[in-house]
Amino acid sequence: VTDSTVSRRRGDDLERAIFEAALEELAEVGYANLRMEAVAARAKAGKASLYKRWPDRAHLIRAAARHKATAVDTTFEPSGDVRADMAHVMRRITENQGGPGGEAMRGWVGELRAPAGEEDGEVEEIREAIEQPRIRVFAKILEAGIANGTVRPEALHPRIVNLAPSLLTQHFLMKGRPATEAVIGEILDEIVMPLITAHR
Amino acid sequence: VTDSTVSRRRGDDLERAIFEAALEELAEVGYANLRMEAVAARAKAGKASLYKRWPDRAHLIRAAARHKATAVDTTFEPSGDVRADMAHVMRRITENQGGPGGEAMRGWVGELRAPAGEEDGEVEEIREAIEQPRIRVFAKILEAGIANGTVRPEALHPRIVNLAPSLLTQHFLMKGRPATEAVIGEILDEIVMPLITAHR
Amino acid sequence: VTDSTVSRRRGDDLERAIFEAALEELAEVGYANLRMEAVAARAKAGKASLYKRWPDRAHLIRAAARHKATAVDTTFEPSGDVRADMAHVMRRITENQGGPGGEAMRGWVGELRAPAGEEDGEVEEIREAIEQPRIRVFAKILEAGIANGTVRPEALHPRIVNLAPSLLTQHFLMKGRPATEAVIGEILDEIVMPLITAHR
Amino acid sequence: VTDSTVSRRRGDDLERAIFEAALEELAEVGYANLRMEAVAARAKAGKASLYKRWPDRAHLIRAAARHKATAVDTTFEPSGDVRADMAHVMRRITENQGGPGGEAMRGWVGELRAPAGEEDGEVEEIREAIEQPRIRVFAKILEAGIANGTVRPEALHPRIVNLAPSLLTQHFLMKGRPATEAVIGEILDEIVMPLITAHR
DNA sequence: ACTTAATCGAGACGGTACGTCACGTCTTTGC
DNA sequence: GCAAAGACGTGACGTACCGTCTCGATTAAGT
Repeated sequence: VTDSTVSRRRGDDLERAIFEAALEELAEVGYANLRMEAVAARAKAGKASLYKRWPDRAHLIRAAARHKATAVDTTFEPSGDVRADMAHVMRRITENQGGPGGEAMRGWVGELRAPAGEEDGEVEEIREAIEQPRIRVFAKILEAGIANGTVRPEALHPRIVNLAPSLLTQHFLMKGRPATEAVIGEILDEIVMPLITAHR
Repeated sequence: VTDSTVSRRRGDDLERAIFEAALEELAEVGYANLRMEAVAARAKAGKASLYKRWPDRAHLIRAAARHKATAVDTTFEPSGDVRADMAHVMRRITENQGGPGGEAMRGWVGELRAPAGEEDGEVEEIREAIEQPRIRVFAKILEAGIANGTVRPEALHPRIVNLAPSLLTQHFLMKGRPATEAVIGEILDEIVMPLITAHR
Repeated sequence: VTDSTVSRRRGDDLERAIFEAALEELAEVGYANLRMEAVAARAKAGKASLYKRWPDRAHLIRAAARHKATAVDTTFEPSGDVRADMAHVMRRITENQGGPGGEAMRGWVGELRAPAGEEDGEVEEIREAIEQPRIRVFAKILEAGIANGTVRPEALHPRIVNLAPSLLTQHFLMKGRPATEAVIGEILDEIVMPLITAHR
Repeated sequence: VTDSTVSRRRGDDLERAIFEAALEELAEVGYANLRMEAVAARAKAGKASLYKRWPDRAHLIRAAARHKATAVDTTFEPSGDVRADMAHVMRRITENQGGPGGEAMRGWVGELRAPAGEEDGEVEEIREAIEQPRIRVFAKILEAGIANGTVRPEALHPRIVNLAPSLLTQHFLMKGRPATEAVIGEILDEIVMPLITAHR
């Protein structure tokens, strides 16, 4: 089984290597300064191997971000302490924003451009992929709160469920860096908790 | 006898023409596809005249956006009907996002990249320039509401004052187009109004 | 079985095309008005393909001239009639000066600038490449003349061998066009022939 | 009539200053690297003052060269020793070639481009301005030689009179630097003297 | 086991836009 | 009323990447 040479990668192996290279570049230089040639070089791949799989930088980065996101967000089991659970998940979101995932999102946002009237399936799909997992987790947390009477039932409205992540996103995009712990606290105490708390 | 012949320098005239060209390009092709050469050509200016004033595309667009924003945001006099006043201002914001100003912001966000620890004065300055006018207007609206008893005094917390604009921004950036009237209504009815309304 | 499929690299084909484009431009607009972009466009090549091979206009033109000169100067077999042989070769030189080769030399001369003390290998090399073939041919002619007694042996001094070409060069450079037949005749009858003829 | 300050130069004063600046630039960087802006800056003049007088670099340099040449070449009284006289004048020519005058000529040659058929008055005029003074001096020398019997009368043919300067020019242009003393000696001993010497 | 076809790394290529430089014109300002 | 200063439109410069293509070398699959 002694593999002699540094054999040439193909298929999924290669794809993984490219993703990793892309994410590293993303973390180092940011989306705006990311060069396809740099990704190819870092992955020790030919440029053609990149363009064979994705038509442009945007698609590559989207795929790379999806690749990383998969199997990470996943599960979270609410404790019943709504504020603590939310804070915990929000912290995880900000951590992600600090890495290549955040940089990927920034790039995606920068190139976004939805024509006024039409629908753009791709944009919707990606936004859903970003938001849905968060919504699911926050909905679970809120349901637990409703179950133990600390959260009013109307709080399950989608816009409220998505409120905390939305504010984190807005903060990250406008400030260029993820929200700090203090900001998370303020968002929860001034906005989210007052809005969802059940008043006896 | 105040002579009005302030005799504008050639420079200012030219600058204005470049700004207009830049904003038109921005509206037509978006920040990601904006070319300095296209701006120069549309303004019937040489590229050197652009680079003499701004070191790169980002600075040019920022200056152009500032140029337009000046003297536009202007004033707004609250009527006392908090929800209606807010809806009115929010509509104005979305209208602005639909034009070159929105495109300029998208581009700014896309290239934003704040190093973890340090402070970036420029970023802060621009963000303030965007947020401050909105905050002032919303604060005025809320104060009017507090005055007539429809808004609870704690709503003057900055994060709450800035809440509606933040959600509009987040919507615009993530969806690629400004919020619709329906979205404005939902934001107000599900989130902002419940949070600020004074409970007798 | 000598396989002729030497499988020319893409590079050489391209290089040839660039040389031809350069020489055509040279003939049409002259060295002083030659633009790298025009050469690239005429050769249907990218500018980078030019700059990858030659650092500047001067090097490109030198290479193009060398390329053309190769395998052209060729051979000349003296007839023994010294004056007729010289006139023939001089005519060939003026014909060459009328084409891109002459224009290349004019450009080379125009940019030439040898520092007082130092030696400039490149300059020497090119000058030798221009002069040596001519010297060889004229030496051959003179030797034939010496052999049949019409030329005095001392005429083989390098400065005399190179005299006719030198005067053609001087004429071409100072007048901007090659010497005419009449000028060739005068040079031979008034200067060269009197100088080399053997006096019995 | 006491002119007070270092008043602004005009007319001839200014022209002289520009010429001097041009010649200095010429000597320092050579014709190919001479910039109008540099000449203007060195002369502490506006570019408009240059372009008002000469339509382009070529004309400016030609005028500057003429300016310097005037009142310099002038007179030379032959001693009767033909070889010595010629060597003396040739030395003066090479000295001139080593300065800005030579650089001006190099530039002129480099931009020269006479269309095949037509006549170009300007080119002829300048060439004459360069050659005529030399021809006059050499003719004077030869006449003195003819008078004392050391030179054969046929040597007064224009092409022979102009032979030595032509060879100096050719040397200068092709080598990039003026002929040395040794070269002058060779030209005289191998070519010019044998050709003009009267054989008893 | 031995072709055979696909896939890879490397990087040359035709392009486009970059940001710079000098041109020759034109306007402003000061003497 | 002309000269200096220098801003301006223009266009070529030489560079950096783009996305496509070609070239052998490598490797997995089919015989």
